[in-house]
Amino acid sequence: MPSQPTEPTQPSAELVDMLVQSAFTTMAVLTRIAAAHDLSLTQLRVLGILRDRQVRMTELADYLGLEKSTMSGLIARAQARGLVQRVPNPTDGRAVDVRLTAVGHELANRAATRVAAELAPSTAGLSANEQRRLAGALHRTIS
Amino acid sequence: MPSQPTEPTQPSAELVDMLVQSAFTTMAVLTRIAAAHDLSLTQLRVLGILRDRQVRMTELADYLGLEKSTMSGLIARAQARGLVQRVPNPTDGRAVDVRLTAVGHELANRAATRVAAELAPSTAGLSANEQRRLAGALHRTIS
DNA sequence: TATTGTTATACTCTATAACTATA
DNA sequence: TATAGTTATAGAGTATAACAATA
Repeated sequence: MPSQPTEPTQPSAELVDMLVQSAFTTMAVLTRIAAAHDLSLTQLRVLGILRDRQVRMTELADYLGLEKSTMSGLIARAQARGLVQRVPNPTDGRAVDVRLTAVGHELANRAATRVAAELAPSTAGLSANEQRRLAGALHRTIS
Repeated sequence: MPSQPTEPTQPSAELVDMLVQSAFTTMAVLTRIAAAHDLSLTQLRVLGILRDRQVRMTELADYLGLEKSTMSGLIARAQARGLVQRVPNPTDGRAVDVRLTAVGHELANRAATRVAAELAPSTAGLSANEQRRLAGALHRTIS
């Protein structure tokens, strides 16, 4: 049963502040988990992206909002640790695809489990109804 | 008028995912605004913290989760740009207080205005009622 | 010509360790 | 002795510019 609908209004300064605070809290959790696995936040994101697909360097850079030269270094370090592999793109001779190794997959899965476990409590006090509403609201903040 | 209360439940994977996505989106906005003012995200945070108070190096480091040596470099660069000042703490001869200069204040205010302006649209579609509920929910994710 | 990716270079961010000064 | 802060050092993350290979 939804609340009484009200007119859309200008967001309060408190809400924006809350959004920022919540973002920093979430990032702190992610950064801590990354560090516990000897990864940077960016590397953790890369592993997350590659978990279910294999993408080209440029796609990765675009998605993360980084320069391709930055990706080269990032992937080089991950590769040196045996977490990812570079494979030639089958249809474009210039492109390089990146994918997780078995070790990378295992690490990505372990980290993802930790993330879910650590962030879950922060929303565990919410009722199912509130969770749906929060997810819906956050979804609108994303697009 | 609140919704029909329901029992607290385990947060869905989607909600956790949404929290993470929303955090990355928010951080991207903040990072972009910081860069537009030639600041790093951390420097922007420092300006934000110092906006309404003057704190010691260690407090700053603790709040940001950084080492004090990291703070020394960070503050040194901000000071070189004329954004902050180091002043001796009046009651503890070992401590150093940091505070914004007039230029730093102006920059902090301009950045804060931009942050509010850019994040507001993401929540503008929500009704006042929904905004209150989102703020409340986010607040609970923070503690 | 335009795109994909790498390399060279430089600067910021970050931590660890060693140090000075004050409590 | 313990705490506050700085400096020296080193490594990761980042961008810009120049480059090679492919489209």
